[in-house]
Amino acid sequence: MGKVSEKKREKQDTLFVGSLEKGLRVMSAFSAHRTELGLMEIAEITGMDKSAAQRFTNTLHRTGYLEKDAETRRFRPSLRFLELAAAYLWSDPFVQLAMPKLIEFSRSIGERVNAARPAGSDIIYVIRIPTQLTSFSAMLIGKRVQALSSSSGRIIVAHFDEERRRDALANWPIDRVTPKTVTDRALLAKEVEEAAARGYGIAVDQNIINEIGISAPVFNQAGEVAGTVQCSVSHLKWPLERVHAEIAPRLMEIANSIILPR
Amino acid sequence: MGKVSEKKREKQDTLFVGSLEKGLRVMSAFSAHRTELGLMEIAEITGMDKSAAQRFTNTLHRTGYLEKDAETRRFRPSLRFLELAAAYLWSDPFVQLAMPKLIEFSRSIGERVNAARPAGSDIIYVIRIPTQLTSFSAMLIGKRVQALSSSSGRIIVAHFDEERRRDALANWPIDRVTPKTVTDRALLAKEVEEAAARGYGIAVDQNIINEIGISAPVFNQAGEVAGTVQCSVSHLKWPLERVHAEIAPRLMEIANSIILPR
DNA sequence: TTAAAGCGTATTATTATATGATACTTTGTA
DNA sequence: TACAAAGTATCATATAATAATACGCTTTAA
Repeated sequence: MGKVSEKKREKQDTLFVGSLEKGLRVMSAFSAHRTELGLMEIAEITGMDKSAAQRFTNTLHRTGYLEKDAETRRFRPSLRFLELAAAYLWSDPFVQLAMPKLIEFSRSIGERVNAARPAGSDIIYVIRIPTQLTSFSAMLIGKRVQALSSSSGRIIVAHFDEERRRDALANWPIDRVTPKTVTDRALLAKEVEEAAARGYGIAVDQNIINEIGISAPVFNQAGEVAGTVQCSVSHLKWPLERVHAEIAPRLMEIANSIILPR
Repeated sequence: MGKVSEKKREKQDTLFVGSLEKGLRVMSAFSAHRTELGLMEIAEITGMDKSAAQRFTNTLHRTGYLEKDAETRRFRPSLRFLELAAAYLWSDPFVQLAMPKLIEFSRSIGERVNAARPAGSDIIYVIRIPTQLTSFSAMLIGKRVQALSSSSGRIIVAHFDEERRRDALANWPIDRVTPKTVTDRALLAKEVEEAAARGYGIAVDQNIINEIGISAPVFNQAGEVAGTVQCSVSHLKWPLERVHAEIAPRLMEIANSIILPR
Protein backbone atom coordinates (compact mmCIF):
# COMPACT_ATOMS: atom_id res chain seq x y z
CA MET A 1 0.00 0.00 0.00
CA GLY A 2 2.71 2.39 1.03
CA LYS A 3 4.60 1.14 -1.94
CA VAL A 4 1.79 1.89 -4.34
CA SER A 5 1.30 5.48 -3.25
CA GLU A 6 5.03 5.96 -3.26
CA LYS A 7 5.26 4.71 -6.80
CA LYS A 8 2.41 6.95 -7.80
CA ARG A 9 4.08 10.01 -6.36
CA GLU A 10 7.29 9.25 -8.15
CA LYS A 11 5.47 8.63 -11.36
CA GLN A 12 3.77 11.98 -11.23
CA ASP A 13 6.96 13.81 -10.49
CA THR A 14 9.03 14.01 -13.61
CA LEU A 15 11.78 15.68 -11.64
CA PHE A 16 12.49 12.52 -9.73
CA VAL A 17 14.78 10.05 -11.42
CA GLY A 18 13.94 6.67 -10.02
CA SER A 19 16.95 4.95 -11.49
CA LEU A 20 19.28 7.21 -9.60
CA GLU A 21 17.46 6.57 -6.36
CA LYS A 22 17.74 2.84 -6.91
CA GLY A 23 21.42 3.11 -7.61
CA LEU A 24 21.90 5.01 -4.37
CA ARG A 25 19.98 2.31 -2.59
CA VAL A 26 22.49 -0.22 -3.86
CA MET A 27 25.37 1.90 -2.63
CA SER A 28 23.87 2.29 0.80
CA ALA A 29 23.24 -1.42 1.04
CA PHE A 30 26.82 -1.68 2.24
CA SER A 31 27.43 -1.08 5.93
CA ALA A 32 29.29 -2.32 8.98
CA HIS A 33 27.67 -5.72 8.77
CA ARG A 34 27.37 -5.84 5.00
CA THR A 35 30.86 -5.27 3.78
CA GLU A 36 30.73 -7.58 0.81
CA LEU A 37 27.59 -8.54 -1.07
CA GLY A 38 26.59 -10.86 -3.86
CA LEU A 39 24.05 -10.03 -6.51
CA MET A 40 21.18 -11.83 -4.84
CA GLU A 41 21.93 -10.32 -1.46
CA ILE A 42 21.86 -6.86 -2.95
CA ALA A 43 18.60 -7.67 -4.66
CA GLU A 44 17.13 -8.76 -1.37
CA ILE A 45 18.42 -5.87 0.71
CA THR A 46 17.32 -3.23 -1.75
CA GLY A 47 14.04 -4.92 -2.59
CA MET A 48 14.82 -5.21 -6.28
CA ASP A 49 14.54 -8.16 -8.59
CA LYS A 50 17.61 -9.89 -9.89
CA SER A 51 17.63 -7.97 -13.17
CA ALA A 52 17.52 -4.59 -11.51
CA ALA A 53 20.27 -5.52 -9.07
CA GLN A 54 22.29 -6.70 -12.02
CA ARG A 55 21.90 -3.46 -13.90
CA PHE A 56 22.71 -1.12 -11.04
CA THR A 57 25.48 -3.25 -9.75
CA ASN A 58 27.01 -3.37 -13.21
CA THR A 59 26.71 0.36 -13.67
CA LEU A 60 28.31 1.07 -10.32
CA HIS A 61 31.08 -1.33 -11.15
CA ARG A 62 31.78 0.21 -14.52
CA THR A 63 31.79 3.70 -13.10
CA GLY A 64 34.26 2.60 -10.47
CA TYR A 65 32.08 2.84 -7.39
CA LEU A 66 32.01 -0.87 -6.68
CA GLU A 67 34.88 -3.34 -6.68
CA LYS A 68 34.07 -6.78 -7.95
CA ASP A 69 35.95 -9.84 -6.80
CA ALA A 70 36.72 -11.77 -9.96
CA GLU A 71 36.48 -15.10 -8.20
CA THR A 72 33.57 -14.78 -5.84
CA ARG A 73 31.76 -12.22 -8.00
CA ARG A 74 30.88 -10.34 -4.89
CA PHE A 75 30.89 -6.55 -4.64
CA ARG A 76 32.57 -4.15 -2.25
CA PRO A 77 32.60 -0.35 -1.96
CA SER A 78 35.53 1.27 -3.73
CA LEU A 79 37.76 4.18 -2.84
CA ARG A 80 35.30 6.41 -4.64
CA PHE A 81 33.21 6.19 -1.52
CA LEU A 82 36.04 7.83 0.39
CA GLU A 83 36.50 10.55 -2.17
CA LEU A 84 32.93 11.59 -1.66
CA ALA A 85 33.73 11.90 2.02
CA ALA A 86 36.55 14.30 1.23
CA ALA A 87 34.12 16.43 -0.75
CA TYR A 88 31.82 16.56 2.24
CA LEU A 89 34.59 17.48 4.63
CA TRP A 90 35.68 20.36 2.44
CA SER A 91 32.14 21.64 2.31
CA ASP A 92 31.48 21.62 6.02
CA PRO A 93 32.68 24.78 7.77
CA PHE A 94 32.18 23.18 11.16
CA VAL A 95 34.74 20.53 10.31
CA GLN A 96 37.23 23.07 9.05
CA LEU A 97 36.88 25.29 12.09
CA ALA A 98 36.87 22.50 14.65
CA MET A 99 39.71 20.45 13.25
CA PRO A 100 42.73 22.49 14.38
CA LYS A 101 41.27 23.13 17.81
CA LEU A 102 40.51 19.49 18.34
CA ILE A 103 43.94 18.39 17.23
CA GLU A 104 45.44 20.80 19.70
CA PHE A 105 43.16 19.54 22.43
CA SER A 106 43.86 15.93 21.61
CA ARG A 107 47.57 16.61 21.90
CA SER A 108 47.28 18.19 25.29
CA ILE A 109 44.78 15.77 26.77
CA GLY A 110 46.02 12.58 25.12
CA GLU A 111 42.56 11.13 24.79
CA ARG A 112 40.21 10.41 21.90
CA VAL A 113 38.59 13.55 20.58
CA ASN A 114 35.73 13.75 18.10
CA ALA A 115 33.17 16.00 16.50
CA ALA A 116 29.67 15.04 15.49
CA ARG A 117 26.70 16.42 13.62
CA PRO A 118 23.04 15.71 14.35
CA ALA A 119 21.25 13.55 11.78
CA GLY A 120 17.64 12.88 12.64
CA SER A 121 17.48 10.69 15.71
CA ASP A 122 21.17 9.85 15.33
CA ILE A 123 24.44 11.66 15.36
CA ILE A 124 27.17 11.13 12.81
CA TYR A 125 30.84 11.55 13.60
CA VAL A 126 32.57 14.00 11.30
CA ILE A 127 35.98 14.18 13.00
CA ARG A 128 37.78 11.42 14.86
CA ILE A 129 41.19 11.79 16.39
CA PRO A 130 42.17 8.49 17.91
CA THR A 131 44.95 8.41 20.48
CA GLN A 132 44.00 5.40 22.54
CA LEU A 133 43.20 1.98 21.18
CA THR A 134 39.53 1.12 21.15
CA SER A 135 37.03 -0.70 19.04
CA PHE A 136 37.37 -0.09 15.34
CA SER A 137 33.95 1.48 15.16
CA ALA A 138 35.02 4.15 17.64
CA MET A 139 37.60 5.35 15.13
CA LEU A 140 35.28 5.56 12.16
CA ILE A 141 34.37 8.76 10.49
CA GLY A 142 30.81 8.72 9.16
CA LYS A 143 29.67 6.36 11.87
CA ARG A 144 26.04 6.75 12.92
CA VAL A 145 25.04 6.39 16.58
CA GLN A 146 21.62 6.75 18.15
CA ALA A 147 21.52 10.19 19.68
CA LEU A 148 19.97 9.40 23.03
CA SER A 149 22.76 6.99 23.94
CA SER A 150 25.52 9.46 23.25
CA SER A 151 26.74 12.49 25.11
CA SER A 152 26.48 14.50 21.91
CA GLY A 153 22.91 13.50 21.26
CA ARG A 154 21.92 14.33 24.79
CA ILE A 155 23.22 17.88 24.68
CA ILE A 156 21.60 18.31 21.29
CA VAL A 157 18.22 17.25 22.63
CA ALA A 158 18.80 19.36 25.71
CA HIS A 159 18.73 22.47 23.53
CA PHE A 160 15.53 21.55 21.70
CA ASP A 161 12.43 23.53 22.51
CA GLU A 162 9.90 21.93 24.81
CA GLU A 163 7.94 20.18 22.09
CA ARG A 164 10.79 18.70 20.10
CA ARG A 165 12.50 17.56 23.24
CA ARG A 166 9.40 15.79 24.45
CA ASP A 167 8.99 14.18 21.05
CA ALA A 168 12.59 13.04 20.90
CA LEU A 169 12.49 11.59 24.37
CA ALA A 170 9.25 9.79 23.63
CA ASN A 171 9.91 8.48 20.14
CA TRP A 172 13.56 8.34 19.20
CA PRO A 173 14.99 4.83 19.24
CA ILE A 174 17.00 3.62 22.21
CA ASP A 175 18.25 0.15 21.49
CA ARG A 176 20.41 -1.50 24.11
CA VAL A 177 24.06 -1.42 23.06
CA THR A 178 25.85 -2.29 26.30
CA PRO A 179 24.27 -3.81 29.41
CA LYS A 180 24.35 -0.33 30.88
CA THR A 181 22.68 1.53 28.04
CA VAL A 182 19.87 3.58 29.53
CA THR A 183 16.65 2.50 27.87
CA ASP A 184 14.25 3.91 30.41
CA ARG A 185 12.85 7.06 28.89
CA ALA A 186 12.15 8.71 32.23
CA LEU A 187 15.76 8.25 33.28
CA LEU A 188 16.87 9.54 29.91
CA ALA A 189 14.78 12.66 30.41
CA LYS A 190 16.69 13.23 33.64
CA GLU A 191 19.99 12.85 31.86
CA VAL A 192 18.95 15.38 29.27
CA GLU A 193 17.72 17.81 31.90
CA GLU A 194 21.03 17.56 33.70
CA ALA A 195 22.86 18.14 30.45
CA ALA A 196 20.75 21.24 29.86
CA ALA A 197 21.59 22.53 33.32
CA ARG A 198 25.31 21.79 33.00
CA GLY A 199 25.65 22.98 29.43
CA TYR A 200 27.35 19.80 28.24
CA GLY A 201 26.35 16.20 27.73
CA ILE A 202 27.65 13.13 29.49
CA ALA A 203 27.24 9.46 28.65
CA VAL A 204 28.70 6.74 30.83
CA ASP A 205 29.04 3.16 29.57
CA GLN A 206 26.41 3.79 26.91
CA ASN A 207 28.17 2.56 23.81
CA ILE A 208 31.35 1.02 25.15
CA ILE A 209 31.85 -0.28 28.66
CA ASN A 210 34.15 1.85 30.82
CA GLU A 211 33.82 4.72 28.42
CA ILE A 212 32.75 8.21 29.39
CA GLY A 213 31.72 10.57 26.64
CA ILE A 214 31.61 14.33 27.16
CA SER A 215 30.09 16.66 24.58
CA ALA A 216 29.87 20.42 24.26
CA PRO A 217 27.46 22.08 21.84
CA VAL A 218 28.35 24.32 18.91
CA PHE A 219 25.55 26.62 17.83
CA ASN A 220 24.65 28.04 14.46
CA GLN A 221 23.39 31.57 13.93
CA ALA A 222 19.84 30.38 14.47
CA GLY A 223 20.77 29.26 17.95
CA GLU A 224 20.37 25.55 17.29
CA VAL A 225 23.00 22.97 18.08
CA ALA A 226 24.64 22.38 14.73
CA GLY A 227 27.35 20.10 16.02
CA THR A 228 29.24 18.93 19.05
CA VAL A 229 32.83 18.58 20.09
CA GLN A 230 33.39 15.47 22.10
CA CYS A 231 35.95 13.60 24.14
CA SER A 232 35.94 9.92 25.07
CA VAL A 233 37.90 8.69 28.06
CA SER A 234 38.19 5.58 30.15
CA HIS A 235 36.20 5.50 33.31
CA LEU A 236 39.08 3.74 35.03
CA LYS A 237 41.55 6.47 34.27
CA TRP A 238 39.20 9.40 34.67
CA PRO A 239 36.85 9.51 37.66
CA LEU A 240 33.77 11.63 37.01
CA GLU A 241 34.98 14.52 39.17
CA ARG A 242 38.07 14.95 37.06
CA VAL A 243 36.01 14.74 33.90
CA HIS A 244 33.83 17.60 35.12
CA ALA A 245 36.74 19.61 36.40
CA GLU A 246 39.33 19.12 33.70
CA ILE A 247 37.70 18.01 30.47
CA ALA A 248 34.27 19.61 30.33
CA PRO A 249 35.43 23.22 30.75
CA ARG A 250 37.98 22.86 28.01
CA LEU A 251 35.48 21.34 25.62
CA MET A 252 33.05 24.14 26.37
CA GLU A 253 35.72 26.68 25.68
CA ILE A 254 36.55 25.08 22.35
CA ALA A 255 32.88 24.84 21.42
CA ASN A 256 32.29 28.48 22.25
CA SER A 257 35.22 29.57 20.15
CA ILE A 258 33.72 28.03 17.04
CA ILE A 259 31.52 30.54 15.25
CA LEU A 260 29.58 28.99 12.41
CA PRO A 261 28.45 31.02 9.39
CA ARG A 262 24.82 31.72 8.48
CA MET B 1 33.86 11.95 -31.54
CA GLY B 2 34.89 10.11 -28.44
CA LYS B 3 31.53 11.09 -27.11
CA VAL B 4 29.69 9.49 -29.98
CA SER B 5 31.37 6.12 -29.69
CA GLU B 6 30.95 6.26 -25.95
CA LYS B 7 27.27 6.95 -26.31
CA LYS B 8 26.93 4.15 -28.77
CA ARG B 9 28.57 1.69 -26.45
CA GLU B 10 26.30 2.68 -23.64
CA LYS B 11 23.29 2.49 -25.84
CA GLN B 12 24.01 -1.02 -26.87
CA ASP B 13 24.58 -2.15 -23.33
CA THR B 14 21.27 -2.53 -21.63
CA LEU B 15 23.06 -3.34 -18.40
CA PHE B 16 24.33 0.19 -18.10
CA VAL B 17 21.96 2.66 -16.51
CA GLY B 18 22.90 6.06 -17.81
CA SER B 19 20.74 7.93 -15.35
CA LEU B 20 22.66 6.50 -12.46
CA GLU B 21 25.96 7.43 -14.01
CA LYS B 22 24.77 10.98 -14.49
CA GLY B 23 23.63 11.18 -10.91
CA LEU B 24 27.04 10.02 -9.77
CA ARG B 25 28.60 12.67 -11.96
CA VAL B 26 26.60 15.28 -10.10
CA MET B 27 27.77 13.92 -6.76
CA SER B 28 31.38 13.94 -7.79
CA ALA B 29 31.09 17.49 -9.08
CA PHE B 30 31.75 18.53 -5.50
CA SER B 31 35.37 18.72 -4.41
CA ALA B 32 37.90 20.77 -2.52
CA HIS B 33 37.36 23.78 -4.75
CA ARG B 34 33.69 23.17 -5.44
CA THR B 35 32.12 22.93 -2.05
CA GLU B 36 28.86 24.60 -2.87
CA LEU B 37 27.28 24.68 -6.31
CA GLY B 38 24.28 26.24 -7.99
CA LEU B 39 22.17 24.54 -10.62
CA MET B 40 23.88 26.15 -13.57
CA GLU B 41 27.33 25.44 -12.21
CA ILE B 42 26.46 21.79 -11.81
CA ALA B 43 25.08 21.75 -15.32
CA GLU B 44 28.31 23.19 -16.62
CA ILE B 45 30.66 20.98 -14.63
CA THR B 46 28.84 17.78 -15.49
CA GLY B 47 28.16 18.74 -19.07
CA MET B 48 24.41 18.46 -18.76
CA ASP B 49 21.71 20.84 -19.80
CA LYS B 50 19.74 22.75 -17.22
CA SER B 51 16.86 20.32 -17.22
CA ALA B 52 19.05 17.32 -16.53
CA ALA B 53 20.91 19.11 -13.76
CA GLN B 54 17.56 20.04 -12.30
CA ARG B 55 16.31 16.49 -12.27
CA PHE B 56 19.39 14.85 -10.79
CA THR B 57 19.93 17.61 -8.33
CA ASN B 58 16.33 17.33 -7.22
CA THR B 59 16.53 13.57 -6.88
CA LEU B 60 19.72 13.77 -4.83
CA HIS B 61 18.14 16.39 -2.65
CA ARG B 62 15.00 14.39 -2.05
CA THR B 63 16.96 11.28 -1.24
CA GLY B 64 19.02 13.23 1.26
CA TYR B 65 22.36 13.20 -0.52
CA LEU B 66 22.48 16.93 -1.19
CA GLU B 67 21.67 19.77 1.16
CA LYS B 68 19.98 22.75 -0.38
CA ASP B 69 20.35 26.20 1.03
CA ALA B 70 16.83 27.61 1.11
CA GLU B 71 18.04 31.13 0.47
CA THR B 72 20.77 30.78 -2.08
CA ARG B 73 19.33 27.62 -3.66
CA ARG B 74 22.80 26.24 -3.83
CA PHE B 75 23.69 22.62 -3.10
CA ARG B 76 26.19 21.01 -0.78
CA PRO B 77 27.09 17.39 -0.04
CA SER B 78 25.24 15.96 2.94
CA LEU B 79 26.29 13.67 5.74
CA ARG B 80 25.22 10.77 3.56
CA PHE B 81 28.52 11.23 1.80
CA LEU B 82 30.28 10.45 5.06
CA GLU B 83 28.15 7.41 5.76
CA LEU B 84 29.31 5.92 2.50
CA ALA B 85 32.85 6.42 3.71
CA ALA B 86 32.10 4.42 6.83
CA ALA B 87 30.83 1.60 4.64
CA TYR B 88 34.08 1.64 2.72
CA LEU B 89 36.19 1.64 5.85
CA TRP B 90 34.37 -1.39 7.22
CA SER B 91 34.92 -3.22 3.99
CA ASP B 92 38.64 -2.64 3.71
CA PRO B 93 40.70 -5.19 5.62
CA PHE B 94 43.83 -3.09 5.19
CA VAL B 95 42.23 -0.26 7.11
CA GLN B 96 41.08 -2.55 9.88
CA LEU B 97 44.47 -4.20 10.25
CA ALA B 98 46.52 -1.04 9.97
CA MET B 99 44.44 1.16 12.24
CA PRO B 100 45.50 -0.12 15.68
CA LYS B 101 49.14 -0.37 14.73
CA LEU B 102 49.17 3.14 13.35
CA ILE B 103 47.47 4.56 16.40
CA GLU B 104 50.08 2.93 18.55
CA PHE B 105 52.85 4.28 16.36
CA SER B 106 51.36 7.74 16.30
CA ARG B 107 51.25 7.74 20.08
CA SER B 108 54.87 6.79 20.42
CA ILE B 109 56.27 8.99 17.69
CA GLY B 110 53.97 11.97 18.15
CA GLU B 111 53.86 12.75 14.46
CA ARG B 112 51.24 12.54 11.75
CA VAL B 113 50.66 8.99 10.61
CA ASN B 114 48.64 7.89 7.60
CA ALA B 115 47.75 4.99 5.36
CA ALA B 116 47.06 5.17 1.66
CA ARG B 117 45.85 3.00 -1.18
CA PRO B 118 46.92 3.22 -4.80
CA ALA B 119 44.29 4.56 -7.21
CA GLY B 120 45.48 4.76 -10.78
CA SER B 121 48.16 7.40 -11.04
CA ASP B 122 47.18 8.76 -7.63
CA ILE B 123 47.08 7.57 -4.09
CA ILE B 124 44.14 8.07 -1.77
CA TYR B 125 44.51 8.40 1.96
CA VAL B 126 42.41 5.90 3.90
CA ILE B 127 43.68 6.58 7.42
CA ARG B 128 44.82 9.88 8.87
CA ILE B 129 45.93 10.36 12.42
CA PRO B 130 46.75 14.00 12.92
CA THR B 131 48.89 15.00 15.86
CA GLN B 132 50.53 18.14 14.59
CA LEU B 133 48.73 21.06 13.05
CA THR B 134 49.07 21.30 9.31
CA SER B 135 47.01 22.29 6.32
CA PHE B 136 43.44 21.08 6.41
CA SER B 137 43.98 18.96 3.33
CA ALA B 138 46.68 16.99 5.10
CA MET B 139 44.10 15.80 7.61
CA LEU B 140 41.53 14.68 5.10
CA ILE B 141 40.52 11.11 4.61
CA GLY B 142 39.67 10.34 1.00
CA LYS B 143 42.12 12.92 -0.29
CA ARG B 144 43.69 12.16 -3.66
CA VAL B 145 47.34 13.00 -4.36
CA GLN B 146 49.38 12.36 -7.48
CA ALA B 147 51.43 9.28 -6.80
CA LEU B 148 54.80 10.40 -8.12
CA SER B 149 54.94 13.35 -5.74
CA SER B 150 54.30 11.30 -2.65
CA SER B 151 56.46 8.91 -0.72
CA SER B 152 53.66 6.33 -0.93
CA GLY B 153 53.34 6.59 -4.67
CA ARG B 154 57.06 6.26 -5.13
CA ILE B 155 57.35 3.02 -3.22
CA ILE B 156 54.31 1.71 -5.07
CA VAL B 157 55.89 2.42 -8.43
CA ALA B 158 59.18 1.03 -7.16
CA HIS B 159 57.55 -2.39 -6.89
CA PHE B 160 56.03 -2.37 -10.35
CA ASP B 161 57.52 -4.66 -12.93
CA GLU B 162 59.85 -3.10 -15.48
CA GLU B 163 57.14 -2.23 -17.99
CA ARG B 164 54.59 -0.68 -15.67
CA ARG B 165 57.28 1.29 -13.92
CA ARG B 166 58.56 2.71 -17.15
CA ASP B 167 55.03 3.59 -18.18
CA ALA B 168 54.23 5.27 -14.88
CA LEU B 169 57.42 7.29 -14.90
CA ALA B 170 56.80 8.36 -18.47
CA ASN B 171 53.10 9.10 -18.40
CA TRP B 172 51.69 9.68 -14.95
CA PRO B 173 50.99 13.33 -14.22
CA ILE B 174 53.43 15.38 -12.19
CA ASP B 175 52.00 18.81 -11.65
CA ARG B 176 54.02 21.24 -9.61
CA VAL B 177 52.53 21.58 -6.13
CA THR B 178 55.32 23.29 -4.22
CA PRO B 179 58.32 25.07 -5.72
CA LYS B 180 60.32 21.97 -4.85
CA THR B 181 58.04 19.40 -6.43
CA VAL B 182 60.20 17.21 -8.65
CA THR B 183 58.82 17.42 -12.16
CA ASP B 184 61.86 16.11 -13.98
CA ARG B 185 61.06 12.55 -14.92
CA ALA B 186 64.67 11.44 -14.96
CA LEU B 187 65.16 12.68 -11.43
CA LEU B 188 61.95 11.00 -10.45
CA ALA B 189 63.21 7.72 -11.87
CA LYS B 190 66.23 8.07 -9.58
CA GLU B 191 63.98 8.67 -6.59
CA VAL B 192 61.99 5.57 -7.41
CA GLU B 193 65.13 3.49 -7.88
CA GLU B 194 66.41 4.60 -4.53
CA ALA B 195 63.09 3.75 -2.96
CA ALA B 196 63.29 0.29 -4.51
CA ALA B 197 66.77 -0.18 -3.08
CA ARG B 198 65.86 1.07 0.38
CA GLY B 199 62.51 -0.66 0.58
CA TYR B 200 60.64 2.48 1.53
CA GLY B 201 59.65 5.72 -0.15
CA ILE B 202 60.72 9.22 0.71
CA ALA B 203 59.37 12.56 -0.44
CA VAL B 204 60.87 15.85 0.70
CA ASP B 205 59.01 19.13 0.24
CA GLN B 206 56.86 17.61 -2.48
CA ASN B 207 53.39 18.52 -1.29
CA ILE B 208 54.03 20.78 1.67
CA ILE B 209 57.17 22.76 2.27
CA ASN B 210 59.35 21.48 5.11
CA GLU B 211 57.51 18.20 5.10
CA ILE B 212 59.16 14.83 4.79
CA GLY B 213 56.98 11.85 3.93
CA ILE B 214 58.12 8.29 4.57
CA SER B 215 56.17 5.29 3.26
CA ALA B 216 56.50 1.56 3.72
CA PRO B 217 54.71 -0.89 1.41
CA VAL B 218 52.09 -3.43 2.42
CA PHE B 219 51.77 -6.32 0.00
CA ASN B 220 48.81 -8.45 -0.95
CA GLN B 221 49.05 -12.18 -1.58
CA ALA B 222 49.83 -11.52 -5.22
CA GLY B 223 52.93 -9.63 -4.17
CA GLU B 224 51.73 -6.23 -5.31
CA VAL B 225 51.76 -3.14 -3.14
CA ALA B 226 48.17 -2.92 -1.98
CA GLY B 227 48.71 -0.03 0.37
CA THR B 228 51.23 1.97 2.30
CA VAL B 229 51.74 3.09 5.86
CA GLN B 230 53.13 6.55 6.03
CA CYS B 231 54.49 9.16 8.38
CA SER B 232 54.80 12.90 7.79
CA VAL B 233 57.27 14.95 9.77
CA SER B 234 58.77 18.40 9.69
CA HIS B 235 62.13 18.74 8.04
CA LEU B 236 63.12 21.22 10.73
CA LYS B 237 62.50 18.84 13.55
CA TRP B 238 63.67 15.68 11.82
CA PRO B 239 66.92 15.73 9.85
CA LEU B 240 67.04 13.05 7.19
CA GLU B 241 69.47 10.84 9.11
CA ARG B 242 67.07 10.56 11.99
CA VAL B 243 64.21 9.85 9.62
CA HIS B 244 66.15 6.95 8.14
CA ALA B 245 67.33 5.71 11.50
CA GLU B 246 64.28 6.11 13.65
CA ILE B 247 61.16 6.33 11.54
CA ALA B 248 61.72 4.18 8.49
CA PRO B 249 62.58 0.96 10.33
CA ARG B 250 59.51 1.20 12.47
CA LEU B 251 57.25 1.85 9.51
CA MET B 252 58.76 -1.13 7.72
CA GLU B 253 58.13 -3.29 10.75
CA ILE B 254 54.52 -2.19 10.90
CA ALA B 255 54.04 -2.73 7.20
CA ASN B 256 55.53 -6.21 7.38
CA SER B 257 53.25 -7.16 10.23
CA ILE B 258 50.15 -6.47 8.17
CA ILE B 259 49.10 -9.59 6.29
CA LEU B 260 46.32 -8.93 3.84
CA PRO B 261 43.85 -11.63 2.80
CA ARG B 262 43.61 -13.08 -0.73
C1' DT C 1 28.59 -39.73 -10.26
C1' DT C 2 24.55 -37.56 -11.11
C1' DA C 3 20.88 -34.48 -10.05
C1' DA C 4 19.25 -30.38 -8.29
C1' DA C 5 19.48 -25.89 -6.57
C1' DG C 6 21.42 -21.47 -6.47
C1' DC C 7 23.79 -17.78 -8.40
C1' DG C 8 25.66 -14.92 -11.93
C1' DT C 9 25.33 -13.65 -16.93
C1' DA C 10 23.25 -12.57 -21.41
C1' DT C 11 19.39 -11.33 -24.58
C1' DT C 12 14.97 -9.59 -25.77
C1' DA C 13 10.44 -7.15 -26.65
C1' DT C 14 7.79 -3.75 -24.37
C1' DT C 15 6.42 0.48 -22.49
C1' DA C 16 7.27 3.01 -18.65
C1' DT C 17 10.33 6.51 -17.69
C1' DA C 18 13.74 9.84 -18.51
C1' DT C 19 14.31 13.49 -21.58
C1' DG C 20 15.02 18.47 -23.20
C1' DA C 21 12.42 22.22 -25.12
C1' DT C 22 9.73 25.77 -23.50
C1' DA C 23 7.50 28.92 -20.62
C1' DC C 24 7.02 30.84 -16.06
C1' DT C 25 8.83 32.82 -11.60
C1' DT C 26 12.10 34.58 -8.63
C1' DT C 27 16.40 36.88 -7.46
C1' DG C 28 19.85 40.03 -7.79
C1' DT C 29 22.12 43.94 -10.06
C1' DA C 30 22.92 47.92 -13.15
C1' DT D 1 12.86 50.25 -12.09
C1' DA D 2 14.09 47.19 -15.59
C1' DC D 3 16.98 43.70 -17.28
C1' DA D 4 19.52 39.54 -17.04
C1' DA D 5 20.44 35.42 -14.97
C1' DA D 6 19.18 31.61 -12.17
C1' DG D 7 15.83 28.57 -10.53
C1' DT D 8 11.20 26.19 -11.17
C1' DA D 9 7.34 23.93 -13.51
C1' DT D 10 5.00 21.57 -17.41
C1' DC D 11 4.58 18.51 -21.26
C1' DA D 12 4.78 15.68 -25.56
C1' DT D 13 7.97 12.34 -27.32
C1' DA D 14 10.97 8.48 -28.01
C1' DT D 15 14.80 6.94 -25.79
C1' DA D 16 16.53 4.11 -22.46
C1' DA D 17 15.29 1.40 -18.45
C1' DT D 18 12.72 -2.54 -17.54
C1' DA D 19 11.57 -7.52 -16.11
C1' DA D 20 10.91 -11.90 -18.15
C1' DT D 21 13.34 -15.55 -19.88
C1' DA D 22 16.92 -18.53 -20.97
C1' DC D 23 21.73 -20.05 -20.42
C1' DG D 24 25.95 -21.66 -18.02
C1' DC D 25 28.67 -22.30 -14.11
C1' DT D 26 29.54 -23.70 -9.29
C1' DT D 27 28.24 -25.89 -5.11
C1' DT D 28 25.75 -29.20 -2.39
C1' DA D 29 23.02 -33.33 -1.67
C1' DA D 30 21.61 -37.70 -3.12
